[in-house]
Amino acid sequence: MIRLSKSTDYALMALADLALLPEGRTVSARRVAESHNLPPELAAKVLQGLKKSGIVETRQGIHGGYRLARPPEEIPITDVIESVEGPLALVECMLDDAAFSLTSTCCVRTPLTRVHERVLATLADLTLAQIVADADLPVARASGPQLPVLQ
Amino acid sequence: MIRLSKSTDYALMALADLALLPEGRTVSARRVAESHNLPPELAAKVLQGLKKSGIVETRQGIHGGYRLARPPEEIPITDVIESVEGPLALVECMLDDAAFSLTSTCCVRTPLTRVHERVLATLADLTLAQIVADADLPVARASGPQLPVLQ
DNA sequence: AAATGTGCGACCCAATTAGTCGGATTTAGG
DNA sequence: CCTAAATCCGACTAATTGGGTCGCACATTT
Repeated sequence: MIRLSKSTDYALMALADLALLPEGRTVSARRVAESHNLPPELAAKVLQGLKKSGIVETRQGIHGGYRLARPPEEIPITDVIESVEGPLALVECMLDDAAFSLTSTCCVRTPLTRVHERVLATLADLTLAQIVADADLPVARASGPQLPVLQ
Repeated sequence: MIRLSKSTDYALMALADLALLPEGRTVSARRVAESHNLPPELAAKVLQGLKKSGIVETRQGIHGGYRLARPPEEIPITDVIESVEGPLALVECMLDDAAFSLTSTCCVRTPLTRVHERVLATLADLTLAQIVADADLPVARASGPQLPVLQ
């Protein structure tokens, strides 16, 4: 199956939480994990990956946590997917053409690249904001004694 | 990355060969493998899978081989992908909702289903014929003493 | 300055996938 | 009738990937 890894799932869940966060607040990885009952270490791991790609910002320390680096309208879902899954490619030969074309020529590469572009174009105008708008979040996640503002 | 397995790659290469075959002719798995230099056993494996899903027909025996079951215009690439990769799904929770909703509720399932539909719609009108039209096949693969007609 | 609760990176195990091998069956030809 | 060449079917092994865990480092608060 064409499949996104579970991590992408988790990433989107976490980002949905962050998107609903009041301006300037942060939320800890543990809290995100609890709200969706997923393993805390994994939630942390995913969020750390999102930080590396600049999708979320972090604040360390005793009351630290995560928040979105940009408003959800400016976060294309392709960025999220690419951050978690790595470079987007339908087939292997689309990645490192140099190495591949040495061993053999992939005749379906050109047409598949076209397919790939179509899929990307389809996803390009989808932002995190649209995802959370459709998401059925179980509870209002505004609770908790979480005051500190980042920066 | 959103990635199709190598088998799908091989399947498309093989089907590209079959699509260019003169009407009624068949070609052996070994021959297909040679033309793209991939392991013969793998090519055979993939082609057998395509037969199970009714995309190709076979003829056994000493001059047997494979050919398309339908003209390439009538073979959507979603069929090919689904045949090789299994049921198409972006994330796990889209497959067996029963099992998943027991453990936890997936808040991003609804929006991702929408994404999934968009991707599928993008792929739906792509046929094998369009793939081979764009494919840069190395040589004219019409050579060889390959006479027998299926049925 | 110490303690607490983070982020962060390395590590390990399970699962899927890639690839291999051997044998059974079918068909054409000598 | 026997052999060669092909599909067919299964099991088996190796390798890559992804899911999950653990321990350390670091920032913030008191």
